[in-house]
Amino acid sequence: MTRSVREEQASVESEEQQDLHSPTGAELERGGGGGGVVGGEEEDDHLHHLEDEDDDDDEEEEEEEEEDGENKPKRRGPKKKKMTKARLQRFKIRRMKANARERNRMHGLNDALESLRKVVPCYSKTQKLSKIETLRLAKNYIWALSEILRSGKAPDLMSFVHALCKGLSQPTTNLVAGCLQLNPRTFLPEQTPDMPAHLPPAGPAAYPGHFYQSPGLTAGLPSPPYGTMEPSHIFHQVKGQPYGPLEPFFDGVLVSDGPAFDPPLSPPLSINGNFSSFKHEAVTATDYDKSFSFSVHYGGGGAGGHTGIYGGGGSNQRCGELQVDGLMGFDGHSHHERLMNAQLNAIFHES
DNA sequence: TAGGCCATCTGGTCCT
DNA sequence: AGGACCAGATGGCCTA
Repeated sequence: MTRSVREEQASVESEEQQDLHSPTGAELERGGGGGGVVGGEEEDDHLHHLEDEDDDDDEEEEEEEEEDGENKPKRRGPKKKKMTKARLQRFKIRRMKANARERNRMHGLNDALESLRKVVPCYSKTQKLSKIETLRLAKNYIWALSEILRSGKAPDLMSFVHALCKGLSQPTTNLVAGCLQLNPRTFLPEQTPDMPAHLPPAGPAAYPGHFYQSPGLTAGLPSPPYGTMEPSHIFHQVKGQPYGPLEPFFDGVLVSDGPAFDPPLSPPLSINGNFSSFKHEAVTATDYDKSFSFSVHYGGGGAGGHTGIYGGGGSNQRCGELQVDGLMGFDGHSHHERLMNAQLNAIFHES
């Protein structure tokens, strides 16, 4: 999955070829959408044709006359303008400009996606997450962080990782596991029906505090180099609390059996919607006690999307004091890490 | 070789 | 009219 090299090659090739692509009369006549690459031969023919006609502009009218044969029945409806040479050239220029804009737009989109890759867990230059996986992981990450901010409590790391990997493909899950040096089976209950998800993995790297001491990885993990799980991406273990300061935060919900938690499709700040599904699953969970915290938080929420985080009292107000604006526009891990650590410290020290 | 992922072209639609 | 955005189509590259 070394996508970066491939992408560079593709980029170079595209840069070399981009000027060769232009719309053709044949494609225009075809009407329907289609790959620009497909019409390559026709395209070249047309370009040659254009070049041949470059010297004479007066042929346009003649061609139109030829087109209207005497024996042919006249068409009804709006007369379709013929692609004269001048029109074709205008069209060609317009298409080339549009193509360039579209390329730039997609490059901007990819840049933004690359920025996103850098701020979600498991960033790796050599082993890029795919676009869709990046978006999925980001969604899970945002959701998990929203939970942290909303409650002001840190989850246990197994639950956190489980939340991160929800809905991700197996390779990406393996990558996350590789970053954490965890056995992916330990947080994928739907993929390991024989093994309860909340049970600790067999290896010594099962729990926080042991991640980077694991000498080796379990089967199924991708080959090195793994991505990195930045410290800010992990909710560090609090002293004296082996599984986190407040274990039930995610327990019984994220690491529950049965229907897997599915982060809602609503925007990340639509916390109430998130909690709606959370509460539902919590109630249906066998361990009702573990759902208590979610019920409490959910009960105070209003209908507005933001009030769930910033509008409430207690820890929610504390979250509102954090400089969330500072999260926008960071490029590197250092800044990100600093901000994240500041926020997490605020949470941990005030809770 | 099939499937996944990607970049690019393209035409349509909406907006300014 | 021109730009932004979108979705479909296509071919290339890579991996299992």
